[in-house]
Amino acid sequence: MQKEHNLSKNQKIIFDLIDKSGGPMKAYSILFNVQKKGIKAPLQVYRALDKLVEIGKIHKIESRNAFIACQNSSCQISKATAFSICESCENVSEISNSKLSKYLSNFSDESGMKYSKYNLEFFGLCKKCKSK
Amino acid sequence: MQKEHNLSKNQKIIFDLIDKSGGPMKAYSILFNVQKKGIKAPLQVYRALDKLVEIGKIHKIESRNAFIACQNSSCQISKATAFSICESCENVSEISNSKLSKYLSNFSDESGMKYSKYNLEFFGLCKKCKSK
DNA sequence: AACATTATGTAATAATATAACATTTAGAAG
DNA sequence: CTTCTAAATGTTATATTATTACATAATGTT
Ligand SMILES: [Zn+2]
Ligand SMILES: [Zn+2]
Ligand SMILES: [Zn+2]
Ligand SMILES: [Zn+2]
Repeated sequence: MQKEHNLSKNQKIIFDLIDKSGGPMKAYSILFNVQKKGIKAPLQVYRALDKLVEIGKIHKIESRNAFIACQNSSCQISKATAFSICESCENVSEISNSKLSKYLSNFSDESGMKYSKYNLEFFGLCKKCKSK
Repeated sequence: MQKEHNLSKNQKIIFDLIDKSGGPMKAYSILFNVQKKGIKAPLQVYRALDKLVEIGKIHKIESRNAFIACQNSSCQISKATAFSICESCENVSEISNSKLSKYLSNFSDESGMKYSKYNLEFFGLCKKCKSK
């Protein structure tokens, strides 16, 4: 069962925007879109984004400096994330594959380092773009 | 056998700097360090970095906006990269594990998308930092 | 009510990265 | 060696992404 986080006003505005967009959004594009709702400064956006990432409602796509709503209901915390990214249309989707996540969560090498978190980004062409 | 790329003057200066540093370096720190060698503008650095990434001599650590020399001689092209990152001391090392790379290179899901590239970043505490 | 924690507002600035344009260098082809 | 082309360089300006610093307000706990 997922803990309910009561989002604050700004967090809710920003989460709803990202969630409705259905794809990754960049911070300044978010800012532009929420200015009519009274959020005027970059910092207000980044603070909400930080919190939303922390509680796992959104994830950051590192290679794109963009943020996407979590598409995986079992993903309480952004500790183990995997995405597929189309290099042509920039479509992004979260990969939810239990074998993969099990494999990576249990991964360890000879360095003696125990990993508590990972982020994986796959790149390629999506179905649509491949058939063009 | 790895194709020898003849690095240009700027590419060589910048690769040597990153390689000797032994860790990840950020673009503007690189710029600062090579100004005595005549490289004066960000763009000169970014162009060399782009090329070095393209030919696999360095990789970008996306979550850190930093660049590290390839530590894996068999890694001609930056198509399949994995790193371990200490969240305390920020030490980064390239993971070269054939099982892992085989697993990820062959990974496919039900989306019908075939992946040509991936980047994986593991986070945790390194041995040193764990024992503190 | 008192206190601590979290969130907000605002301005300024830092850090990261690219656009546009002119010129030069290095290879390949004839 | 000359012509052509692709790659690399130099330079200025600017765009994009993110944080510091400081003041205030809202929320939750004891
Ligand atoms: Zn998720
Ligand atoms: Zn696509
Ligand atoms: Zn490598
Ligand atoms: Zn460490």
